[in-house]
Formats: sequence, C-alpha cells, structure tokens
Amino acid sequence: MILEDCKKCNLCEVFRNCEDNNKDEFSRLKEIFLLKKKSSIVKAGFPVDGFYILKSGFVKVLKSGYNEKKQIIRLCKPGDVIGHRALNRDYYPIDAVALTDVHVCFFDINVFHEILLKNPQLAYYLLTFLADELYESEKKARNYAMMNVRESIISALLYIDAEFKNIKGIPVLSRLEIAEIAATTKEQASKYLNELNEDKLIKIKGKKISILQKDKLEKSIEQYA
Amino acid sequence: MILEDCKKCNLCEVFRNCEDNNKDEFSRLKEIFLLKKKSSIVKAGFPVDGFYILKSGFVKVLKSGYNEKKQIIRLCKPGDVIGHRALNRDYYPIDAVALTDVHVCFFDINVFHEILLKNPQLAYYLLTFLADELYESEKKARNYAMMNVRESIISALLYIDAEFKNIKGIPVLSRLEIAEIAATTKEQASKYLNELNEDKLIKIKGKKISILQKDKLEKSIEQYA
DNA sequence: TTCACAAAATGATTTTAATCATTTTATTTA
DNA sequence: TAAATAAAATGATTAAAATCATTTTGTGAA
Repeated sequence: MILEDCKKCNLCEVFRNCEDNNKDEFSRLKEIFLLKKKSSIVKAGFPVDGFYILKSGFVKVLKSGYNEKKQIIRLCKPGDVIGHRALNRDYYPIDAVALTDVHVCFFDINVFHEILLKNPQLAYYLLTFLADELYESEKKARNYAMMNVRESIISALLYIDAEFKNIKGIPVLSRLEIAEIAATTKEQASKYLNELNEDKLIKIKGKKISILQKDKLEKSIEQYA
Repeated sequence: MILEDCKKCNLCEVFRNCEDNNKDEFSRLKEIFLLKKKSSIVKAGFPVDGFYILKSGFVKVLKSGYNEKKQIIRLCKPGDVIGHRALNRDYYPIDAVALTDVHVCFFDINVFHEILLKNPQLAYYLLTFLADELYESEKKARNYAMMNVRESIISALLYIDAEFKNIKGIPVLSRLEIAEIAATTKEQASKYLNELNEDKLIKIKGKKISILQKDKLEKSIEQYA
C-alpha cells in the first residue's frame, strides 16, 4: 500500500517544513517507482532529470572505477534524498543500486525549481542540508586519505551503524561491500574485521556484524573528527 | 582602496543575482578585514559566526591532522566563499590560511539568514552552488582513494591550473603544499614532479611549474572523471 | 542431502608508498 | 657577499597495503 499523499507522509525531512499547498503540488507531480533488489535507481552517464526520495528499502550509492573497482559513497535509508548532488549537472556521475526491494518518489527538477522559488523557507532548509552533506563529504575525503586500513574499516562500521540505527529490515552487507565503503579490498576487510572480532570490539556471527564496544571504536578514530 | 559598496562590486558570483536593496543591506552589514600573508582567516575549533568572501589575494583551506600532517582541501581566489560549509555547525572544522596578503568581506550568519528568506532566487542559486561543490567534493573523495601518487600529483596540478587560470598575482606553491593537495608526502611530490618534467609533460623552472601538455595529463586521469 | 557456487578466511608474494638519511640547491638575512 | 636556513632532490630502507593463490565455510538450488 503506497502513500501517495505527501501531506500524510512525514517521512522525508526535506519536505516536512513545506506548506500544505506545496505538498499537494508534490503529490500531484511526483512519480512513484517500485524496484526490485539489485536494480538501478540512478545510472551513471544518464541525463539528470530530477531527484528521488527513498520511501522504503535501502540503497547504496556507488562509483564504478574503470577497472571494475567500486566505491560505495553512501548508504541510504527511507527518507533519504538520492541524486540531488547532480542537481545542476547534465549527467549522473554515480550509480544508485537497491540493496533491498525499494519504493522511491521521483521529483522532476523543473517542477521542483518552480516550487522552491515560491518557498524560501524550504530553500533555506535545503541550503543547510546541502552544507551539512558537504561538510560530511569533505570530512570523509580528508579522513580516508589519512587513515590506515584498520581505521578505515572502523570508520565504515561506525558509518553503517549510525546510518542504519534503529531501523527495521536493515540489509546485511558483504565483506566486499564493507571494503567498498572503506575504500579497500575484500581481503583487507576480512582480515581487519576478524582482528576486531578477536579484540572483542565487534562480534561476527555469520554475516551479521554487531558492534560491542562503540566507545573504544570511536576513540580509536577520534583524531579524524 | 577598498570597495565597500556591494552594488559596485561584481566580484562574487554568489551575490551577483541579488537585488540592489539586498546589496545595500550587505554593504551596511558586512565587515571588511585586511590580513597579511600566512595569517588565519578561519581557525579550526573556533565558533561559526558567518562566512567570508575573498575580495583579493589567495587562500588555502586545510585540515591539520593529529600528527602534524596537513591536507589542503581547496584553494581560493578572489570571489570565492570561505566557511560556508560549516553553515550549520557550531565550530569550524578547518583552517583557512592566507597565501598572500588578502582582503575579505565577512557576513554574519543571522543577518544572512534573514536576507535569504526574503530572496528565494538567491537561495536557489546558493542551492545549486552547494550542490555543485558537493559534487566536486565527492568526486575528489572518490578519486584520491583510487589514484596512485603520480595520478594524484597530476590531479593536483590540473586543479591548481583550473583554479588559478588567467588570474594575476598567483602564489607559487611549494612541493610540500602540492603534496598536501595530492594527499602524499613532499618526497613523493618531488619525485613525481621531476618525473613529469622529464616526460616533458610539465616544465619546472625553479619554483614555477608550468603545464606543457595539458591534454596528455588530462587523458592520463580521465578514467576518474 | 548433495552438488555447485559464492563468500570468506588466510598465508605468501609483490607492489606501492612512506619514511629516513643525506646531498644539493635556493633563499633569506645579517 | 657570506653564512645560515629552508626547500628540494634523491637513493636506501622500511612499512603498509594490494594482489595472488589456496583453503575453508556458507548458501541456495536441484
């Protein structure tokens, strides 16, 4: 059962501050897509025509390298926006792939532009939202250049934990995917995850990894705050 | 001679679209600072109270690591905005240091907020501006994790070239600073710069480095576009 | 349940980059 | 201008991570 009325949906932070007449416009103009696990929401190289809000399910946003090496840029949960970074680009630079079955709302860029001009409060909110993402992105860029592999893995685990905290239906990520988040290889991911397991900082139970001593993990990378 | 009237100053892209009454407000409310080479405009750890626009001179924005290792996040030229990424943070996470004598305009965050709410066109412009910076930042993050040192150095050189194209009074960057842009060490920077020099892709003449074969340099890192 | 396949673990090897040590070359300033 | 200092070059060493090769474990389909 899909909720088509934006007024009744309190999911996405981005639109929460909007007035009802804007929400009615969104409801009217948005498109809803249902996609299966592993399918692409956004494909690198395709023209940018708008952005998506993830309504249900989980998504990974990734960059594919020339040599089959992939890098996961971020993980998305219900309510997250996808594709807005390419807002004034012609083509999407990245791929967004469903980690589970998903349900997304699509907003056309031109329509959105019109609404924004009529709604400065929303524009300001989005501004701070983007500033925040920029802040996080730069932090990440700085850090992965300075951290060693163990620290990168810890950082990836804490990121996953923070991103998917208190949410149901969280997808289990493979060693390879964790490696792709930490910008390393699956072998290294495997090695350091087991090391962290032996150090009793995390607990590995099959595919499920749980954090045991979050404070210690955080402390070990606090220098990169 | 400092131009205090924002109406007469066409320097910063950000405010170019503003209406004259807003510009008058900016003129009235901004503060102007003159700072000497090597002095700090923004200091990490200090409270965020607004943002700066660089009026003249050049600035490097950098993150200092725990172990004296620094990383240059970006270079700024006249017209560039500094400190906006921390817009809704409490403290600046980075340092901004003058590469030359500089002249900056400071805008208080609260004042700016008021103006934005009255000026949706400006808000929208800023939105696309931030989306763009976010795009670039993520590109950078992705790339430095995948490139080898030679490629990082090439990327740094092309960045400097693009950033400081056709501008007078460009500061000469040291090997250490180039290394800090490329996220490597001064020894590696030195080594690969000389290698590129021998390959006739660049020309080193004392401290001055000029690009000889931009197309080839670009081609060698095109896979990271 | 077994077979086939994928994912993970793991140790050896190779590659790459950082660090270190020293020399050479610039730059500053007394 | 010379001495002092800083920056750059450079080769040797060490350290870290990637790659490779193989084994083990796990998972899903027949």
